[in-house]
Amino acid sequence: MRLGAQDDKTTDGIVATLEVIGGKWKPLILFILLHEGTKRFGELRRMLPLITQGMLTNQLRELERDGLVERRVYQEIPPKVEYKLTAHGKTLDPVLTDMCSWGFKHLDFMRD
Amino acid sequence: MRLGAQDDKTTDGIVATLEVIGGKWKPLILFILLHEGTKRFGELRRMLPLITQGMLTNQLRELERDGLVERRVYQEIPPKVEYKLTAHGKTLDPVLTDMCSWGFKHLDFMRD
DNA sequence: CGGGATCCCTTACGATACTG
DNA sequence: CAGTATCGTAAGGGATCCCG
Repeated sequence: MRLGAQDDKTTDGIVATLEVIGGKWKPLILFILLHEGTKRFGELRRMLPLITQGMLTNQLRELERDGLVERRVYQEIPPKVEYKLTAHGKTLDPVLTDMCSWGFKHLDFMRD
Repeated sequence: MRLGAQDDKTTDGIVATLEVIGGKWKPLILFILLHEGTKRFGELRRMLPLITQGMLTNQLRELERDGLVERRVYQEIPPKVEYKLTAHGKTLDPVLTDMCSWGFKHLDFMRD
């Protein structure tokens, strides 16, 4: 993304982070995998009743492409696919936790 | 935003944070105001050569609505308007810093 | 100088149907 | 079971012109 400021460098990191976790369902998916470990596709789907299959696949693919999620396919009939965070994915924990707590403070702030 | 998981509560904070700083130019604007203090509209515009006036106004209005930025109008001819972070806006500092450093680690990670 | 109003385009998001 | 393919919609972002 071209931002055009003299010292893009400062915010390039934030932009990169946003591009990775900015998707509508991504924080939720990451949180689930972070706290519940390995999950099958169908399990994730059941935990996210409002997501469509297409979107779940899409978001998981992007998270995989970005190296945060590992996809493991078992060659069986019926198919079985498991998802879990990579080591790199787990390093997001403090960031997510920070954003989470600030967000709650913000919600409180806006209520007044 | 309705997400539909059983325990939305956990990620509501992150979603709230994303809604506040998720705009394309917002992290950049926040960073500038955070590190350079008060800025006039025209100054911000010059520091962001690629943004249009419309978008700058739009993003600043949303940041103001969300209580992060204070807008101060001087009743003069020609008009003069200054923007700066509110006390609440400044509390974003650690979050932005965290996201920034993780983003850089991520960029390094993806390079290999 | 610092906007507002309008129109347009791309992208993210989503519903539905079908498949190895 | 875990997807793909296709199509449609809504929102974010942007260009341009006008105004107090």
